[in-house]
Amino acid sequence: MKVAGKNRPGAAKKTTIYDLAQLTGASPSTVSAALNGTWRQRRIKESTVRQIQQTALKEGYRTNLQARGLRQSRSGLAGLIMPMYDNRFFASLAQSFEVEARQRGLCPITVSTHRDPEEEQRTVDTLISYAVDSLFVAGATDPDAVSRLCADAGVRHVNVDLPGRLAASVISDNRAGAMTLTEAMFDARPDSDAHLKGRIFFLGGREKDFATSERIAGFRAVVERRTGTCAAEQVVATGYNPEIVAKEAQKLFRDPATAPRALLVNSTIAFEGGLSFLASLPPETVEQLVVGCYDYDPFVRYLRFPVIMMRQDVEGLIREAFRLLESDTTKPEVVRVTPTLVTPG
Amino acid sequence: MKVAGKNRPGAAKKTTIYDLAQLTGASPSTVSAALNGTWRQRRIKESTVRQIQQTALKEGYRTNLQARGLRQSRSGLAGLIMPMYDNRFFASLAQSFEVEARQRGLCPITVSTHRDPEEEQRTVDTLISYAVDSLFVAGATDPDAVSRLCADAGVRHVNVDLPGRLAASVISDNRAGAMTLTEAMFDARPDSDAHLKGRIFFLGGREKDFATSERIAGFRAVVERRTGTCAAEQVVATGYNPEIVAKEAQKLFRDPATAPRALLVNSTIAFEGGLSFLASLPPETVEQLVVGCYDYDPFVRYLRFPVIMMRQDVEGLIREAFRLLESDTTKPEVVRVTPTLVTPG
DNA sequence: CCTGCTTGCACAATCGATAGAGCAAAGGGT
DNA sequence: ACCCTTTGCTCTATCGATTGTGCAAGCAGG
Repeated sequence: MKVAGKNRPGAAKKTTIYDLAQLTGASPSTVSAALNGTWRQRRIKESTVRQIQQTALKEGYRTNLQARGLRQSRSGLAGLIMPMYDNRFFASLAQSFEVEARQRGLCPITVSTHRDPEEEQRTVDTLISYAVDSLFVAGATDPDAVSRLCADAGVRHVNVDLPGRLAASVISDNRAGAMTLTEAMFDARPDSDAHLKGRIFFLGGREKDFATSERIAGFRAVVERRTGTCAAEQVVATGYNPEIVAKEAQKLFRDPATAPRALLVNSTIAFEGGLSFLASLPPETVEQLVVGCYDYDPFVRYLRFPVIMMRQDVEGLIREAFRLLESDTTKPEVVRVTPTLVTPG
Repeated sequence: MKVAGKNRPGAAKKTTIYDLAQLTGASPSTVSAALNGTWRQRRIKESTVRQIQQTALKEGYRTNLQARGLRQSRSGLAGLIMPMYDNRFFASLAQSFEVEARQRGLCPITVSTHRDPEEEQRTVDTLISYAVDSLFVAGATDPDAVSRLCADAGVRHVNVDLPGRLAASVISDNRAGAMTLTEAMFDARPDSDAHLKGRIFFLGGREKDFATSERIAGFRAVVERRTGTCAAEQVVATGYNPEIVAKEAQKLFRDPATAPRALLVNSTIAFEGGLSFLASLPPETVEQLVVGCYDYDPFVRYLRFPVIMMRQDVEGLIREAFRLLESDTTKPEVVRVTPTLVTPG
């Protein structure tokens, strides 16, 4: 008993509502209503509907969503754009996004932009051309440019992870997170706070990048409170590139008298760089070191040395993002979601 | 000088070819031709074209791709479905896919299915309804079911990573990869092969899963050749679930007399499970152990102990997949791409 | 001047579904 | 029997772009 179409050979002619209308003797509009759920308000008899639905099933009918989308000038698509996939944070983000989007009957589609501003604009442009119903903009290089494009096309959107001034944003509470993480690093050893005076460092990221600057602020606040001061040299924010980060880490450890006793690495990407250097240090040096990482990766739990991590609440971010989108507030409010500390062991 | 639309407030009325026709005094069909590149074959004067293009730019015109798609019954979309995002292999796959798709002027969209057969069918169904031009099916739970759906709708598709019988497939050469990895594990220590007799194990995955069965075959072949035999107990394929894998690992190490001296873990997902157990072993035990992992993750390089990894050639897989798709061969041939060994240090 | 070709466009049908409006038949009340 | 409401549909315009066909003007050749 076949139920799903005719398994035709090559270019199958697709069944349309007009075909079904012929087969059932109903009109196309009745068929349409029977299949898209509006039949009740259009006062179609239930028995008619059932008959149409059965025929549709038998014929392997599939709604042409482009046609529907054209007519309704919506598409049922929810877009997520992110810089890249292969990073636990963004990967999880995509994962959560899909779950939430599906729950709302939307078809989630994810596209990455490789941190390339032009690619970003082009991608947004394309998605708008496909009439996405909503757009989630994660870690954009230029959120406001994206917002302008969306506003122009009347597409609802939210910024995630990186705030913009033109649309609502959901971000991790980076400052609070950095404070918690820094505190945890101080508390990781029984030593007095003075032990880390001038010897606790922040490594990775760009100061002009919003998230990083917040994290640095949090780091500074705690370091100043607990050691009385935080020198400029204690913050090394020369980007995410693993190789550069590795070089910077090396510099820090050059002079044993001032070498770090605690190191907060910003993001797992930078951490990859820091690691390649830390791995080259003598074990006893590393053992003395307190390491923190602002981001989460399951494998980091099992490194040669313990690492305190901040895990961003990805589900929370996405949930809030959908909430903001649905509560059509136009004002560009910023919602902060608290990340959680992951202590080793 | 604004060039990109009017920045209208809320629901912007979108510019269409009819608007441009009005503005330029040309007919809609001329406008269409001028903008989609067919103007030469439609013998439209170049000056007319330029004028239309300028007006389009000024008005912030954007082709409605749903309308175009409806008319042409294509969409310009290339779909990739995968089980999940947060795994280095699939994440890289998505990354490479996007690059290749964009090079071909397609809009890449990626959707994950959570290894849920129903979700998988629904997703494919939806993508077909959006008239995707081609579909890349990575690690499907039921590739042939997907193939049937696609064939029915006349959608070109390729299987990636997991072969099917109804469509062309590109997969890693799992057997050869497993052989290389197993050999490398034997060669990792100066001990004679006899040292690993009965003491080298394969852990993780499902035997009925095609990739795993190939890997097991490769593993067996090498183990038999080098130790003369490979007992059934040396292969523990009880799934990917990290917790179960951890339990199985624990069992293996219960009796010191038969405990593994070499352990090949299948996939990083299973590896996460294995790790949580290995981390609990005394360091000296782990130091004696040769560990291999069929998959790649950058952090695994920096674990407490060295791990030999197989890295799948993701770019190669995707490139071949596109090639197969474009060389419209209908026969379900299987192309194997060789993975590369990543040795520690 | 007439025929025939080329140039440069316009017309109108089409893709498939949706939704406002309309209309006949059935049912209900008086 | 008459009017009004409800039921159950059908008709038709529409979304925006593409594309086969048609057609007038311009030009060349005879």
